[in-house]
Order: sequence, then C-alpha cells, then structure tokens
Amino acid sequence: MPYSYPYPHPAVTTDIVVFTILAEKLQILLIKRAADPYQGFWALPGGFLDIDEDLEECAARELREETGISGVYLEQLYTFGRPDRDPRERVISVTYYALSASDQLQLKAASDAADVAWFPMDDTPELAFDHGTIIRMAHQRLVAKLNYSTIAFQFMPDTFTLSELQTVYEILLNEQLDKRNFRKWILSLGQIEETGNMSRRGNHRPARVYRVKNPDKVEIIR
Amino acid sequence: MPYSYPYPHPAVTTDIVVFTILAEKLQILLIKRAADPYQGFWALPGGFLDIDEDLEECAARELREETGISGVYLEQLYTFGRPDRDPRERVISVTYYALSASDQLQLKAASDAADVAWFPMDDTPELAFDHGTIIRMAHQRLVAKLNYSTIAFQFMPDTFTLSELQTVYEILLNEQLDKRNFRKWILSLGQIEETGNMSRRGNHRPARVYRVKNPDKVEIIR
DNA sequence: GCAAAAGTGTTATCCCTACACCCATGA
DNA sequence: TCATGGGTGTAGGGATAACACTTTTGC
Repeated sequence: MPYSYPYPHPAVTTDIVVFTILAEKLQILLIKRAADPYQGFWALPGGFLDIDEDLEECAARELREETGISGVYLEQLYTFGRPDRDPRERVISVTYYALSASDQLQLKAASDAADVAWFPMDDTPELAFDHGTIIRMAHQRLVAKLNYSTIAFQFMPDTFTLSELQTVYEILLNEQLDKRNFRKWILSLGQIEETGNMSRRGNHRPARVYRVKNPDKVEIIR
Repeated sequence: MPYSYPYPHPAVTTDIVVFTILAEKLQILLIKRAADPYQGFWALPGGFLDIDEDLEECAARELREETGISGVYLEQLYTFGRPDRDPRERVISVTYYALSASDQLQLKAASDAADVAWFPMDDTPELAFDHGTIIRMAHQRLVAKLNYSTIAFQFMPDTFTLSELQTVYEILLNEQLDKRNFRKWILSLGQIEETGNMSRRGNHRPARVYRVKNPDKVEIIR
C-alpha cells in the first residue's frame, strides 16, 4: 500500500456512454463484467484515472483499451459520486458520452471484459452500478443537443446522402420528418456541402452525396 | 499518513460559483486565499470532499462554512481535472454554480478565508488555479439557461414587480427589452402569479406584486 | 401640475408547417 | 414498364418583434 495521504481520498474513474446507429436503431456499447462487484452484469466501458492523465484522456484511453474505439467525438456528461455507488470504496465517476459513425466501428474484447456488445437504447439489460441512470442522462443530453447543435453529424460517415442524414435524425428524434422541410432546414445551416459525386445504390435515381464542412467540430446553431 | 491505497488517488474538491445581482450588476462571490498556493489571490469558495458525503452536499457545506450562504439553488457545472491545475497534488474539482437572491445574503468570513467579497462579473481580479475558466463557463451556462428555463427566478426575492424581473433579465442578457413584449412573454409562461398586493415605492403609480408559483423548482420552458 | 414608472394592443414580419408530383435509375 | 427512392415550391398560420400613449402616484 505505497500511496498514503493524511486524509482519505476517493478513487476517480471515467465511464463512457458510446452511441452509434446500427440496424436503424440508436445503440449503446456495453461490456460484460468479468469480476466482482456486479460480475456478469453489463456495464459502461470505463476505468480508473491514471494519476498524470487528463480526464478526457482517461476516457479516450479506457474506450480504446476496452473496446478498440478511438477518434470519436467525446464530451463530458456529468459527475456521479453518491457515497454508496460502488461497494468497494468511494468512487467518483466523471462520465463522458461518445458518438461514433457506424462505419468506423472496430470492436475488440479486452482483458478485463468478458464480452463487448451493442444494445438498442430502448432494450438494454439491467446495468451494474448506477450506469442505468448515466445512460438515461446521456440520452437526454444527446436529444437536447439535436435542437441547437450539429451533433448529429458525428454519427455520419465521411460522405452521405440527405436521405441517410434524415434517417439518422428520425431515429434520434423517434419521429418521421417531412423530406422537403428537412432538406431546406439542414441546407440552410450552411454546415454541409455537395461533394459533386452521386450515390447510385438501389434501383432508383442516384442521390447527391454531401460531406460536413467541419466534421471535427460540433457547431452551435440557432 | 494513515490512509493508504495500492494505487495513487487524486484529491476531490468542489468549487462553487455564486451569482447574485447587486447594484444592478451580475456579481460573483470570491474568497481571498489565506494560505499557499496562490496566497493573497482571490478564488472560488470550495474545498475537499469528505469521504462519506455526496458531491452536492460538499458544495453546499463548503458554501455555508466559507461564506454563510445556504438554501440557494445549486447545480453541477463541470468537472475540471488537468493534472497541473493544483501544484500540491492531483486535484479533481467538481464545480457547481449557485444563484442567490440579493435580499437573502448574509456573508461571513471563515477560518481559512482572509476575506470574502462580491465582484462584478465584468470586473473580476486575476483568480487562483483555473478559477477564471470556471467562472466563464458558469456564466455561459447561466445565460444559455435563460432561454429555455425559469432559472432567472432564482435571483428574485419572494415577491417582486414585473419591472424588477425585467431588470434582472436585462442585466443577465446585457440588453434592453421591450416592456410590453416582456410582460406578454413572462406571463404566458404561467410560472408567476399576482399576490394581490401593490408595491408603492417611489413617486409614481404603484406596481402589482407577483410571486413565483413554484420557487424551488427551475422549470424547462418552450 | 409635474416627474416618474406602471400599464396596456395592434400590426407587420418571419419562420415553421403542411402538402403532392415528377425524375432518374436498375431490374 | 415498373418499382424505388431522389428531388423540388408554395401557401397558410403562429409566433415574434416593433412601436406610443394613458394612468396613478408622491411631492
């Protein structure tokens, strides 16, 4: 026990809610716990903060180590610290949420995870710790941000059609949108541009292909 | 050094940005640091988390102990954890912001604070640690919340006139508002009601006095 | 009666919503 | 030629923004 302090210190972890859109559904990434507490339960990826790394670095590292995902949009969500939230010791969890385009997912199962899998947001198993509360808050935040930011673009691949983009919005908002109004609105934001290419998949008229002008930045709109 | 762990643990603190409106200005509460590091600098009230208390409890306690303020609106803001943000040891700060009606301020100077004072938001001294960043983020959040919540009511005393309420909005938004439009809008929210009394201060027509229907809850509007 | 803030409606503009048909392609 | 999704404009309604005068009080 080589690390000693005059006053008790809590442990600090990060946990990450990773969203993507797969099979026309909003899905989140969970890891089956290999060890106690909550052995066999599904939980968010995450882990203990290294003493010299920044909080967001920690989230990115844990995500990479436990799931193989990197280079995704990452934003701090909230910090959870109820004294009884972990039976082992006092743990403060700084939570993040991440959005990933479904075309760049490359999962792996890592040492401390018996299994890694995507679950539809509306059909998740019972989760370890207070992770159920965390995913609900992350979902709320994501949906709220649709209204005043370009966060939805983080789900898109490098290039996409307007119909594909509209489908993403429809899944996130859980409602059908009018095609003409959606196109007028999304183009009026000035955040996407035509690539000049056409997408010719399916037995129908080819669709114009767009890209996000500034794909690494989430813009505030309105 | 009786508290030992197999891995290094950071310290966890809470820091609180307290806003009020005084002298027709948005002001924040700062404490002059009595000890190193940053001795003599102004800083946010805050301090170390007790091992068995909830995060928000810690913020409320530190606020009460260091400034005498209690019973105010308190909301978690963001968690700051740059490895170099405190020269003593690794410190993770879970920050909160608080809003206080100016009529219920009762300040005190406590043991570890040489001085406590209000500063106009637009005229703050150089702050200790990364507290300058924290107050800027808190201010942004406060202004953003004006648009979709009733958070501004937290600045009001139990009863108030519509002109007083309008002045608060004008100070927070830093712009003049049209009186008729403001009144139509604020009444249409259905969140305030007439007390039946009149305010007769000044050589002019008495004003109707209102109260917030649900003063302890910040409602989401729109 | 005068200064000072309270109180009150209407109109124009903009934005959002609703809505239906033709086009280009592959099979 | 048929099935499939791509692509386009306009009109009505609701919300927001602009704007000025009368009322009530204290001195």
